[in-house]
Amino acid sequence: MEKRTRSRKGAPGIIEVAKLAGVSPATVSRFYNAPDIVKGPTRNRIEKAAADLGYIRDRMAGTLHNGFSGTFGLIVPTIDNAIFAELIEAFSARLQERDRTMLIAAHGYDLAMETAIVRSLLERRIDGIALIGFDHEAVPFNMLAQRDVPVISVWNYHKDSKIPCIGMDNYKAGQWVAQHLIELGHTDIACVFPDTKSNDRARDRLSGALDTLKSKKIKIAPNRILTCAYDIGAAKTLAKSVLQDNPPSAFICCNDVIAHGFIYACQSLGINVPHDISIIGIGDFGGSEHLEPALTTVRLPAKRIGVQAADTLLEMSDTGLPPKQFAQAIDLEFMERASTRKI
Amino acid sequence: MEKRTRSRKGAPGIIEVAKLAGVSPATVSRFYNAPDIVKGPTRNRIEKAAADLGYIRDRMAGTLHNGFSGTFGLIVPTIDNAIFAELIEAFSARLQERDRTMLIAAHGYDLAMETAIVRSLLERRIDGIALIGFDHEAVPFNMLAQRDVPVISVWNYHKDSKIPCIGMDNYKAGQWVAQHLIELGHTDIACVFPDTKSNDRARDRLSGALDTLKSKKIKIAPNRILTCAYDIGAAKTLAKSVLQDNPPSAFICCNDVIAHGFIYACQSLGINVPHDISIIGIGDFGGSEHLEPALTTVRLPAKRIGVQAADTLLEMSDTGLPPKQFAQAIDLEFMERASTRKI
DNA sequence: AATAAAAATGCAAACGTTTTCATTTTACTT
DNA sequence: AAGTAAAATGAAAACGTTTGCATTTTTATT
Repeated sequence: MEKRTRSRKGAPGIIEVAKLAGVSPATVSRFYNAPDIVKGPTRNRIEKAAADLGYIRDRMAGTLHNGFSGTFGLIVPTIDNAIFAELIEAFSARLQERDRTMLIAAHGYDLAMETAIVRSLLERRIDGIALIGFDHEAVPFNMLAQRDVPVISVWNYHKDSKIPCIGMDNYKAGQWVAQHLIELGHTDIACVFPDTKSNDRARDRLSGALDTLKSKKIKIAPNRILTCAYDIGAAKTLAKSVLQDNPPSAFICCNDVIAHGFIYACQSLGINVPHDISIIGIGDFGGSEHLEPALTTVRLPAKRIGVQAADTLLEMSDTGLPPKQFAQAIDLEFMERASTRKI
Repeated sequence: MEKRTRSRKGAPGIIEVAKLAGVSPATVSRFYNAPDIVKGPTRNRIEKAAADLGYIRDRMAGTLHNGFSGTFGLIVPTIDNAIFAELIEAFSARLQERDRTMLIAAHGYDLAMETAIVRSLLERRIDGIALIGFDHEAVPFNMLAQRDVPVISVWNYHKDSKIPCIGMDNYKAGQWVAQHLIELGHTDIACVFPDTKSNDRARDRLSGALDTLKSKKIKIAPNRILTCAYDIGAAKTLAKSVLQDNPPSAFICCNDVIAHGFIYACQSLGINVPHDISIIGIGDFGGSEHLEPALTTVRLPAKRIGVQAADTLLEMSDTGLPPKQFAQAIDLEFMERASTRKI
């Protein structure tokens, strides 16, 4: 790995533009940062000079001076998965509209890795960062606090959250799916959840479901709580084995990815959903609606969360203050479709 | 939008670290950029000082000096879609391994938007950029060339590509799917493709399929070439209408997303795949394998492409030269599964 | 037309590193 | 033990902007 230094070759800087336009570099700078304070004719000359030279600003140089990079970070557990795709796209698009960019990275549900990523992004001087959920190490928060870099939690919601958050009540989502199955008369219900160790979203959903079930005096035997990664293949495999031997009448899947796997497994085994088995998910990812049978699920408005997350971070960065709305709840919507049925 | 200037508050810089460690700032800088040229004991003192102060490097300041930001760009048509998710994740993960970060943005198949994004990333001084396919405006290439910023094309492959590329032969993928259906005895075949206007990948696939069909004397009536966005819902709707009225015996879907929609439509209408209708896709996205019936498709090794793209860009940035391997072909794999059948 | 106030521009000092060049320290020869 | 080469460190000048302050130009006021 030899050391290279890029010479910036032919690329013109603010000084060349200034020279050509017959103004000082300061004025060119102002032209970009506050166009309205430079006079019309001057503005035109600068504009033309910049276009003629093919000038492109160097925001880094500016960042060095005023501390703002115009880049925000988003750290998710995984990119390659329907779960967060919509959020990522919306967050990114919103920033783009506001002339900002997004640095994104995935930690694969590894909190230590998450910490490392936060540091790496901080080295790039991001103006703010969004993390998924509430389960994190303490270190990143210290690093962020010391530098006054805004941070928000996204995806989950708790009214007493210590940091600003935008998300939905996962506990309630868990309650809803359980409640729905109860109303349909199910009493033998299994829950399929990932490892909830460092996943507060899944933990909240499971609590919500279990609490509701218990309150209605429905007993869930320990072997009716299954562990499954967020992976269609893994879910399908698990489902196939579970369905062979005294299956319950309904499955609560922690999210739609798992539910998809379960539905495919049923199709594969010739089990009719919802006639023989009811399956319910959480998330309403792209595709859940079009699945056959269409998946009953709880809609998490990922797009809205993404936009709001970007707006909130922008607000925090602009004002230097906590957001007006500290804990923002995004409403859930129950999507009753064709994968569940009265017993 | 008031103007704020971040004061960097308590965050220590290289100077504070140097002071505490009893060395010059230059040595601290070297500690980070070439640890082996600073002596053992000194190294330890610096390490400790940095840790005690909670120092985090400011790469931007360095970038300003040597021109390398350690950040690479990836511009895709869409993030929120199974199509590129795997690529994005792999590209990002690889960069992360090499201590680099990724700026990503989506242009929604809008080439003018793509140009705007390239400019925006250039303002952030990226060390290299990957674009999808070969259909682009000329402007971004000029901007990149003037600044000597490496650019590669990803996803599609042509041996005579003007810029370094890493991808697969989409024309061949088109040939394969057509060939497969021909071998199964199909003669009434429909093609379902998105608008190929600014999408060379889709265009190549369609050409491959059509050329193969023609060479085997199979006539495709104009109304057997259907246009459909990469969207499960749109595909399902389209399929439902097409399947009602004198449908062909097989559908070539430009990618798996469309194929998914078609399979769901068949299920919805009680049409048996592959008994009544054969459906074939291209892509082998997550889930295609687990679908019922499992989708016959051509596997595009997105992960491999992502890793290789990152490596190639890194190589170009490090050496300042074109990559050793200018046009890299990634092998396709035919995945014969359960959605196609001999007629 | 003269003056005061406001608006537009210029000057030059930051911003936090990296790197060249010079200097000091260490290691190696004989 | 002296002398030389190599290795480790330090001093200071960049890197390309932004911005506070000073200066000039314009506009408004009388």
